[in-house]
Amino acid sequence: MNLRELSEKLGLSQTTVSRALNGYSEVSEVTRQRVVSAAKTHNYEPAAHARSLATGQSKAIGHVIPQSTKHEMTNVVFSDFIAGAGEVYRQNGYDLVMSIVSDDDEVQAYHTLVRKRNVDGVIVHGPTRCDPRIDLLRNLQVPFVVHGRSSEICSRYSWLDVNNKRAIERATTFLVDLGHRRIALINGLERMDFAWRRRAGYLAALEAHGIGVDRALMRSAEMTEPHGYNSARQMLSASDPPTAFIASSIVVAMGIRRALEERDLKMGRDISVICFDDMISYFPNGDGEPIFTATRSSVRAAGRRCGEMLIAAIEAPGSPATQELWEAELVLGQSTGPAIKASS
Amino acid sequence: MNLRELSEKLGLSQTTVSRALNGYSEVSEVTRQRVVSAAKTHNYEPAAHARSLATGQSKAIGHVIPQSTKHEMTNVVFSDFIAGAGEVYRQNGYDLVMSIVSDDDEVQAYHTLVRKRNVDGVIVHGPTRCDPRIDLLRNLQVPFVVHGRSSEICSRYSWLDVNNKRAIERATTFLVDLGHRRIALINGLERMDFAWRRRAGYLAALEAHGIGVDRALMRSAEMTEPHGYNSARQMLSASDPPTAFIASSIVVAMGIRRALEERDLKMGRDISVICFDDMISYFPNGDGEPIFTATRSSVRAAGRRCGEMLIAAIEAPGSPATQELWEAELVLGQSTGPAIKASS
DNA sequence: GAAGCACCTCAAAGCGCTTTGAGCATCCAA
DNA sequence: TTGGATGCTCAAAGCGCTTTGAGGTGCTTC
Repeated sequence: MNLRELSEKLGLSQTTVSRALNGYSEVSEVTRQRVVSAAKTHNYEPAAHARSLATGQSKAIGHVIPQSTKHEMTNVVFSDFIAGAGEVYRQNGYDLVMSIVSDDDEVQAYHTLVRKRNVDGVIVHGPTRCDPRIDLLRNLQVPFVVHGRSSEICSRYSWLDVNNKRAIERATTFLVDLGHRRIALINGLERMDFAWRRRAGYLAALEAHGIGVDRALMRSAEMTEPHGYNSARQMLSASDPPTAFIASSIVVAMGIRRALEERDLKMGRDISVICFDDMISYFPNGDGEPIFTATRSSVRAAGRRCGEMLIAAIEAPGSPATQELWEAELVLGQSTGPAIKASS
Repeated sequence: MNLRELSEKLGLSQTTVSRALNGYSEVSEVTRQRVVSAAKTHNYEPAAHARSLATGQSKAIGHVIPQSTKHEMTNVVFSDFIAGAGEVYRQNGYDLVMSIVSDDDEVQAYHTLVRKRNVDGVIVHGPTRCDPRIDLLRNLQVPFVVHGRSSEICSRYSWLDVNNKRAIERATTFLVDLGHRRIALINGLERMDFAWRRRAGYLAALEAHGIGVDRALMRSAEMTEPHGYNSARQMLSASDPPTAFIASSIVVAMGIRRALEERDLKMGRDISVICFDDMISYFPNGDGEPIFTATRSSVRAAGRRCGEMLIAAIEAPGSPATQELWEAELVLGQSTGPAIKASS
C-alpha cells in the first residue's frame, strides 16, 4: 500500500492525503478523519526513504561505537544510555542508527554516516581529552551532542556531563574525614575525559588535606571486573596498603570486593570502598540499602536528556549550543567506615 | 555533492557514473578508476534514501528492544551481541537500526519498522516460550533470525541458540558428581525460553540421579545482581540450605558471592557455584584462571553468526531457514569443590 | 569497403513521497 | 448580479538514485 493506492481508494489526490496525514490546515477535519482511518485500516505508513528523499531529513540519529576493547565503549553503561536516548527518539519519531566500527574506521564512519545522509544528528560517546571528533563533526556541519565533554577544546559545542571532578573530590574528602590517609583510585583509562577529571578530583582533595600522592595507589585501565580485582590485590600485598578504595565503576568495585574477600577483609570494617554508580539497570547498587557508598548519577537519564538536546538542535538549526553539568549524588552504603589505625 | 554534480564534473552521464561505482561490467576499467577516484576526492557517497527508493532495499537491519525492566532485554548480554552483529553488518554494508519501545508498543514497532520499509530484516531478541513475534514476522514477510528459539512453535524459522538444556544438565551433573545433593538454581525469568530450557536441564539431571526436586531451591527473576544476592541469602538461612548454586548469569553469580561473603562462606570450599558465562567483554570470568566454574558460550560470536545468517537470508530470498545449536563449553574455575558433609 | 560485433555510453523513466502554485466551488458583501 | 474572499483540492515538479532500452563508437571480419 502506497500513497497513490491509498488516495485512489479514497477518491482524493495524493496531495490531499499527504496533507491530511501530516496535519496541514488546508484539509477539512472531516476529510482528515476519513484519511487517517483509511490509513489505519489499510496499514499504510509512508515509506521512510521516500519521505527522506522528499524532505531532505532522515529522521534518524547516529551513534558510532568503536568496538575494540581498547576503548571504553562497548561498555557497561552503554546499553542504559541507549535505552534512555532511544525512548526519547521514539517519542519524537526518530530512529536510532548504530555503526559498530573498528577503531581505525571511526573517522571514516562519521564521514560516511553524514555523507550518505542517513542521520540528522549524532551522539558522541566516550570523549577523550582533546577529542578530534568534535572538530570533525563541526566541519561536517551536522548537529551533535557529546555525552561527557572534551577538555582543551575551547570551541563551543553541546554536551551533557556529570561533574566528575567534584564527585570524586567529595568521595575522597568523605574518606579523608573518616580518617583515611591511604586512599587508592582505581580509575578508567585516563585518555578518557571523564577518567581524567575524576583523577583531578582525587588529587585536589588529597592536596586540600595535605596528603601526599602515592603513585602506587593509582591505577587506570578499562573498567572491567578483573581490573578492580588485580589492582586491589596488588595494592593490598604492598608494604603500606591502602585503607580505602575509590572505584570508577560499580563493576570495578565488584572486582575490588573479590580481592578483599580473598583476604578475608570485610568491606566497611577493614577497608572502605566508594564507587561511581551509573545506576545500571541490571546492576543496581543493591535494592534497598546501597551495597557501596557511591557517587550516583543515572546514565539512562543522561541518555534521555542528550536525546532531547540533540533533537532540539536538529529541529532548530542555528540555535546556540547547550551545555549541562549534572552533580552526582553521594549515597551512603555499608562499604565505608572509619579508618582502622595500623596495629602499632 | 550528488550524482549529477559528480557526473558533470567528470563529463559523463549519471548512468555511467552510477554503473562505475556499483561495479557493473559495462564500464571500462579506465573509466571506473577515474570515477572512483573522483568520488573519493569529492567525498561523494550515494544518498542512502535515494538509493533505497530506487532499489527498494534499505540496507539496514532492525533490532526491536523492549526497554521495560519486566523483560530481559536491556540486559547484560545485549551490548556484546550487538557488537558482534554490528561488526558483520558493517562488513556487508548494512546499517543497524534500533527501536527502543515500551512493552505495549512492541508489536506495533515491528509493524512500523516493516511498513516504513526502513529495514530489510530483523533480529528477534530474547524469545519467550511460544513467542508471538515469530508468527507476526512471518506474516509481515520480512526475513528474520531469532537469537535463541521459541518452544512450541513448530513452524520452521531461522534461529541460533545455545544448547541451554544440555549445558545446565552438565553443570548439574558435575555438581552431583562432586557429591552435592542440595543444588540451587537461580534462574532468569522462566517465561524466557532460554531460562525454561535451563530449568529443564537442571530437572533432568536431578531426576537422572534420583535426587528429589525442592522448589525452595529454585528461583527465577530478572538476572540482576540483587536477584542472586537475595535468593542465595534466603536459601542459606533456611533449615536445610543448598551446598551448591547454579546461576543463570555471571551477574547473578556475583550476587550469590556477595551473600556467601556476608556469611563468611568460602566459594569452592564451603559452597560451590557454577554460572552460565556469556563471555561479556567488560565482565570476563577472570582473566587467567576462571573465577567461576562455568558453562561458556560467546554471545558476541552469536551476534556475528546471527548477522551472517540474516544477511544471507536477505540476499537469497526464499532460501530455507537455518538453525544452529551451539554447545556450551564447561570450564573449571575455583568456585566448585566436593560437597562438605553436614557436621553430624 | 561494408557489415557485424563488441564495447561503452546515454537519455529518460520511475521509485514514493512532499510541496508549490494554480484551480474550483462556495459564500458573502457591495 | 458580480467581485472578491475563503476554503478545499488538485496536477505536476522535484528530491537523488538505479536501470531500461536505445544509440554511438571503434574494431574485426569477410
